Amino acid sequence: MIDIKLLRENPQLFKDGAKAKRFDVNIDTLLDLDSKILSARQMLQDIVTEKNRIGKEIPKLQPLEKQSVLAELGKLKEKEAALNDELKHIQPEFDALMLEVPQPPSPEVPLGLDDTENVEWYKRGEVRTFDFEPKDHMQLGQALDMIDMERGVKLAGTRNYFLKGDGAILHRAVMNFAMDFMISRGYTPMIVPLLMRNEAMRGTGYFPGSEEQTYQMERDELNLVGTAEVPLTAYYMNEMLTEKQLPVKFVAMSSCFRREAGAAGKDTYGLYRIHQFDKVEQVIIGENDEQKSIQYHQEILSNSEAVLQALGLPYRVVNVCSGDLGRGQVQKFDIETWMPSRKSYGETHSASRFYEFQARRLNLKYKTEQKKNVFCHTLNNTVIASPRVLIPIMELYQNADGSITIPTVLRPYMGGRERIEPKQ
RNA sequence: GGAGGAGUGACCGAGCGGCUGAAGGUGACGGUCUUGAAAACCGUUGUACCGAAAGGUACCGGGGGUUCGAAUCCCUCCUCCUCCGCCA
Repeated sequence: MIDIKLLRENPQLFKDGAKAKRFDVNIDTLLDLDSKILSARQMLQDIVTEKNRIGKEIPKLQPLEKQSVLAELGKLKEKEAALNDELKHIQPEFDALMLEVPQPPSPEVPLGLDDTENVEWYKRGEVRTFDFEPKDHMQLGQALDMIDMERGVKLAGTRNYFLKGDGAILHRAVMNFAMDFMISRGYTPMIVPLLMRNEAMRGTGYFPGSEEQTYQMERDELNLVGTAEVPLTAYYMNEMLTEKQLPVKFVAMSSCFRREAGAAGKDTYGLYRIHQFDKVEQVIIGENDEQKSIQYHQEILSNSEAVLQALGLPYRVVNVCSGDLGRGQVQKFDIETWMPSRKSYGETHSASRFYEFQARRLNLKYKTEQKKNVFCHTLNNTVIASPRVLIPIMELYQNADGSITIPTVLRPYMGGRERIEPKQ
C-alpha cells in the first residue's frame, strides 16, 4: 500500500507509475473520496467534541434542565448518524482503491509492456554444446526412472507429477544444499505454515489480484501459499520491532501451490510449469532506507547467484521491465537459467524490492533510535526452486551414455555418488 | 469435537457505567549523588488521524449494539489457557 500523503502531494507520480506497470486504477476517484472522507471526519469530530462537552455536564444538571439538553443532543446525534452513514459507504470504497494503487517503479526500471521487453543485465557461465544428441529432462527422467508424469496426472490432474528414486533424491539434495548454504550466510531457517489467512495474503500484496492463482480453502477461509514469501514477510505483521533487530534475514523451505489459471496451454511439457513444487526462499525485513534496501537487493541476488555458480549452471540476470512488475514491486531482477531443451534461458529466480509497500499493508513497523515509528522495508528472492531447477541440472549434466553426472556440491547430499545411472 | 475460564500500555497487573489514555510495579531513558559503578532519590517514558499552533478525535483482542455517556453491560468473531474425547 502506498502513502496517501504522497499521493495527495504528487498524484501524477502515481498515475505515471500505474501506467508504466500497466495497472488500471482511478487515482482521481481516490483523491475525490479522500477529500470527502477528510471533510466528513472533520465535521464528525466537531460534533463529537460538542457531544462530549454536553455529556460531561449532564450529571450536574437539574432534572428539568436535562430535558432540553437531551433534546439538543438528539439533534447532534442525528447529524452524527448521517455523517457516519456517509463514511460507511465511502470508506470501504476508498480502502479497496488504496489496495489497488501500484508502487511506482524505480527510475532504473526499463519501460516495457511484458516479459519480452525485460533487459538482460549480464550473463554468467558457459552454455554447454553437445557432441551427441542430448535428451530433454523428461526423456532422461523416464529412462532413469526419476520422473513419473503420467501417474501424477492420473491421480492429481494435469501439471502434477511424481519424483521417484534418484529424482526424489536429487530434488532433496538440491533443497538441502540451498538451505544449508543460506544458513551458512547467517539467515535464520524457518519451517512455516502454508495455509494463510486472507490478511496475510493481502498484506504481502497477493490479494486483491491473485485470487485466481491461489488454491483457496473456502470452508476454512485459508489459502495455500504460492511461496514462503507470504509467511516469512508477514511473520511480524501488526508488530513493532526495534531498529536493533534489523535487518531480519529469513530462509524457509516450503512447498508452493499455484493454480496456473490463465496459463492453459502454456509450458505444458515437463516439469517447467506445475501446480506444486518446493522452494527455498529468502526474505529480508530491513530498515526504512532506500539505499540499504538497494544493498539488500544486491545481497539476495548474489546469494542466489552463488548457489547457481556452485551448481555450475549458466544463467543470466535480467532487469524486469515496468509492464512485467507486480503491483508492489519497486524493482525486480529475474535470474534465468539455461535450459537446453527450451533452447533458452528460463526463469528460475525472482528478486524483488518493495520498500514500504508490503510493510504498510502488514502494519509492520519498527522504532528508530530516535524513537520514531516507521514502516520496515521488505525484499525477497528465490534461493532455489525444484523441480524446475532439475531441468537444467539433468539436461546440462547428462552424458552420452544416458547417465547424469551429479554436481560436486550435491554429492555429499547423495551418499557421495558421482553419477545417476540407468538401473541394470 | 464437548465443557468451562481468560484477553488492559514494552512487560506484569488494577479498574468492572461519568472523576480513566487508563492506578501500582518492572523495564528503558534523563538527572542528583559517586573517583567510576551499584544502590537510593527526582523526572520522563502509547499509537493513529485532523490542525500552523492551541487543541480535538479515536483506540483497553477485532467488529457490531445498548446508553446522554462504555475498558466497564449485551451480541458476534478471533486468540490463549484448563478438563474430557480423538489423533500423526
